[in-house]
Amino acid sequence: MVGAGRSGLVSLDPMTGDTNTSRGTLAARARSARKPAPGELVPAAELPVARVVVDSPLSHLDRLFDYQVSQAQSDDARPGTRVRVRFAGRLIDAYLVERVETSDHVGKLGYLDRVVSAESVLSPEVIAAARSVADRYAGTLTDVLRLAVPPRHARAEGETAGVPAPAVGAPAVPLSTAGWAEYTTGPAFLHAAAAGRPARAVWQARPGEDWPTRLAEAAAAVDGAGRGVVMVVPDARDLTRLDAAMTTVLGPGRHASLAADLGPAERYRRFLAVRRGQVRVAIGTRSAVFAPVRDLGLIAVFDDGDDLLAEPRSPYPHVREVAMIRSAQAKSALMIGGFARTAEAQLLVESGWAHPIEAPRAVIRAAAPRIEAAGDDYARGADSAAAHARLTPAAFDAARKSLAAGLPVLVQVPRRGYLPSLACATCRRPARCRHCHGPLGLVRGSDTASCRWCGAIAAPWSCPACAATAFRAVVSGAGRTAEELGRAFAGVRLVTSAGDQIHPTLPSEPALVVATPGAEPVVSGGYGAALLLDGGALLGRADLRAAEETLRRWMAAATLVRPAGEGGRVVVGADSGLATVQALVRWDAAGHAAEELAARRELGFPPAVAMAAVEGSAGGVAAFLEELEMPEGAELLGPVALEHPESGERALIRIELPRQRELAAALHTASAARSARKDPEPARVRMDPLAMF
DNA sequence: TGGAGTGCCCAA
DNA sequence: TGGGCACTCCAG
Repeated sequence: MVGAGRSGLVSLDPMTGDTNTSRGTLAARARSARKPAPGELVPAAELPVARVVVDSPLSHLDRLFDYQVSQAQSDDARPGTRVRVRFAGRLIDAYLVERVETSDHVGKLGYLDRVVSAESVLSPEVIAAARSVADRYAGTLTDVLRLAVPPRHARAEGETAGVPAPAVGAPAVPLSTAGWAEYTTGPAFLHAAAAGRPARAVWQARPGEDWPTRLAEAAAAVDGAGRGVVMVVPDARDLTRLDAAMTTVLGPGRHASLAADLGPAERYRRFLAVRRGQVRVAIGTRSAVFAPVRDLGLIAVFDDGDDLLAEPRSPYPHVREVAMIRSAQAKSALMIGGFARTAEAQLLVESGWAHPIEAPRAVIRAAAPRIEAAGDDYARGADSAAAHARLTPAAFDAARKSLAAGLPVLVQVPRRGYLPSLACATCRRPARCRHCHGPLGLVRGSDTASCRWCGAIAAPWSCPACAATAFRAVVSGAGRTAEELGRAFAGVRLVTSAGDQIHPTLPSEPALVVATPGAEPVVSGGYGAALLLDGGALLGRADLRAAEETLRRWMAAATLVRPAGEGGRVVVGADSGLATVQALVRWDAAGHAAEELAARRELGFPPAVAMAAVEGSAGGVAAFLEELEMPEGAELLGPVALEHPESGERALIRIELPRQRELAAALHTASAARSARKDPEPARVRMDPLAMF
């Protein structure tokens, strides 16, 4: 356990027979010697030292501190509990990470001020994962734990304290892989996961797939084998669907849904049910990836391309990465699923770390709607209502036939503000600033355009693609589109699902359903047609992930449409020659991701390389870089002013993938040094920055 | 919100 | 020159 202490003083502990340091000796003496005065603290007989992580944002304090545990605190002060400690003179919150026999600390240890609650909210597995996540993202353990544990609600602890035996029996459902039989390696994955093997898969759902039920079946397989399951989806709507599927497949009461909008009491209550092992299956949004299930057997993430899975709070971990870290440490199975595939998931497949689960072509063909590209050129010239509504003849025809067949039509439009509001009047490409490539908008109350980012006046303007000199306002936003479609299809019911007016489901009856990405209502039996508007503009966005994100949105809409055999049609408003359009037409997410990853390799972009961003005031970034000891082979880009120059500067640091941890460690060291010095000019560190241009 | 270290001032 | 006092910084 422990050798000679720093003082060189060694003794034999009479209680345990262990050799001990001078500190241990004192404790031993106090244990056996005179009767303590009333109120005097006596060190615990067993493991009298608590190692705690203090709740401080200072990164040089990102390590464990030792405190003494009194005999009276000993029973409550279990690993994973919340405690209060006197630190630098004041009382602060901390988590007790472990109990040990002796401390390496030279100097006297203070006692824990108090144990807030005997409830252990952190399992050793979650603490270890959080530590790795902090290391991976150059952040602190405290920051990660803040993401992992919901705020305490004392009443919720009390209420369920007396809950009897946890529900650890086998579920009523036998292992069924029928739903997965359409996928060549699907049943094999389920068997492996149920058998406790650390199988890792990237799953591409076939068109029209009932993915919540598939996930629930996978959960049932692992739950049935007596092991824990964690499943994460991007938003509350997805969670509602998964929740319902879990109840159907597993039966009631066998899982906990950790939604963020439950309110503090219920949220904490369910978290505790998971931690206490009363349920083995935890599902939820972003933060659920840290759910402390017992004996983790499977962790799954669905739709990992959704940017909601990127945590917006420091140290900005991505759910997919956290899931990978947890599954690797717990030796559990892992599944990254979705209709589309990210370049990151593709990298896992290509490196052999994960195996693909895909449906054979025949299955995809039978399930997919007919998908056609209508080109970028809207029906212009003709002064028809259809032209106003940005509909090509093909789109108009598909919508009309669907309505005639008594089926709803989905119209997917970009979110307001997602696209530049001005486009070339001739070729319809987004109008961009000559200087910074920012989006152009009209100067209020005039017909001259200026850049939304740098403010430069764009006059005279000419289209870099077709040299036209006139631009037009882009019809954008679900409201405007609905209005214009209403004119084109007089008498048809119009439904808008966007923003805070989202319809989770709609009946299968004729209607035009205008929805923004992620807000598409689900229709039982499927839509008769889907029109995907503004495709070319989506693809033209100056964003590293523009193509990947566009395919993800298109597939999310197209999967809600009936198969071609039942007349289902999808019309996408983009040029059929584009690789992304072809990938949609062929329903080939894997091929598209492979092309995407190859392109990023070529250009030296993530995930083919590791990247980090350092952001802050010009002085702060410069001071940080001064402090930073760049690992060998690291390449510094910038610093340059951010899009909005008043928000400071950003430097990017690029390094080959195998050295990503080295880079993170160097960044953490630099942060710690600056924080110890109380450097006044702040700089934020972000690994894998999502937006880089 | 405690204790140690530091620096300044003033009395001897 | 040394003691006392106020202030700052550390961090168990």
